[in-house]
Amino acid sequence: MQTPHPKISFKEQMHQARENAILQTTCRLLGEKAFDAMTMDDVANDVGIAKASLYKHFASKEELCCTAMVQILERVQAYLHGLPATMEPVDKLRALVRWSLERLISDEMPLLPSRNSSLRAVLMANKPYLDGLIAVSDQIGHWITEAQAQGRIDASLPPLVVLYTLYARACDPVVGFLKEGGQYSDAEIVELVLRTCFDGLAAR
Amino acid sequence: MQTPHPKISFKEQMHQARENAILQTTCRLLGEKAFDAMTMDDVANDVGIAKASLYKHFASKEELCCTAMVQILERVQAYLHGLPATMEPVDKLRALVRWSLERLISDEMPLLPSRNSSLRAVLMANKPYLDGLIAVSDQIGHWITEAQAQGRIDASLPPLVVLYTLYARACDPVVGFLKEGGQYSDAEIVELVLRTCFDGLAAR
DNA sequence: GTCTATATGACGATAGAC
DNA sequence: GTCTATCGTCATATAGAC
Repeated sequence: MQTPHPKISFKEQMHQARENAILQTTCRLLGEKAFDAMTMDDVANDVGIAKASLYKHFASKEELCCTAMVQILERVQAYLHGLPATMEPVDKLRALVRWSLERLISDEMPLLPSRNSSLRAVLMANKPYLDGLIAVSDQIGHWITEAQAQGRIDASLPPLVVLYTLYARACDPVVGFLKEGGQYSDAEIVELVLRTCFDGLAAR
Repeated sequence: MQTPHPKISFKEQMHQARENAILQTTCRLLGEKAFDAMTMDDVANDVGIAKASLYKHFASKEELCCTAMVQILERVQAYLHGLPATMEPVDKLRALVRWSLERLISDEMPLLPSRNSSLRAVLMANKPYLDGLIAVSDQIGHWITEAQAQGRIDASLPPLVVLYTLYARACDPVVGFLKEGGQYSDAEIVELVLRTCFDGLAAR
């Protein structure tokens, strides 16, 4: 693509940069609080623009949050695709949960919204989000059945149960509990939660 | 205590009965939706009284929900106290999580609010709730260390991590995911989630 | 103590000047 | 496209009649 009019291209760049700033702020705020608790004033103030300007970029609060979530899904897909092909399926699953826990602990939005119930309904009515979620779930689903065939994941658990459990642990509230306590480092918390997810509480 | 004026006693009974109805409705609604999403109109309409009457019983939405949560804590304490003394500590822990999952799956409020973030802040500022939570946590904490000493719970996990994990699993969102799918009975879902909690996803 | 009716404030969304 | 100022709506909480 050519840029015969640099000035227009510059304006578009500004526009894009602002839109990215809005989405980044949205991701952070949705990581900190629930969809209902996050207001459009919060987003506008944090980005440093007027609320009306926000509505020039996104037609509604729902559209803004859906776009942010679709972006997260795209990033996780890129991350999953970038995992070395030689990696064991079960280790890919661990890596996925770790990626999401690290986002969660740094107050960014994890793979799935952790503090939410009403956002869920909005997302489930959004085709781009659903498509992305299905793509990710398919990818994970393959690794689950492979890991079960290799005897690394409990083969007596239905794959769907494993998938849902991975999604749930990727935004495990235990992370927040432990972080509040303040006696473990972020890295320690991630490893502890990963262990409770894959190894369970019972002694082995 | 004597009741020289039966009529007053009757009035008090009515008052108490209405208050119980209010609390029961609150427990159900808080099991179905988040604190922010539940309105005082919802509660009043469901109980069948005017909203203003609600405020004669409870000074605020926060006070109402705190009272409901304290009642849950009292019930769980009664349940824990009623467990047979001969029961293994690890089985008492399982029973606790099962009790809460069964409440969760029947849309009553579980041991901890599952769909919430803003209610948490309210509860953490409420002394009666905190006292009850500490009492329950102490009881559970003893069982955890006993179970670890018996080699039934992974002794390399800090007891606090086990405690928080039990609380988190007691309102595990996987229950809701699986229930929506509709291919498992409530009892099956409870058992599956219990297994992922204590045995983990990895094969043993 | 219960009701109807309303005050108050927050939030999503928009109008209109620049 | 950005801003200030505002509308419409809904939820908490209360006033005041009965």
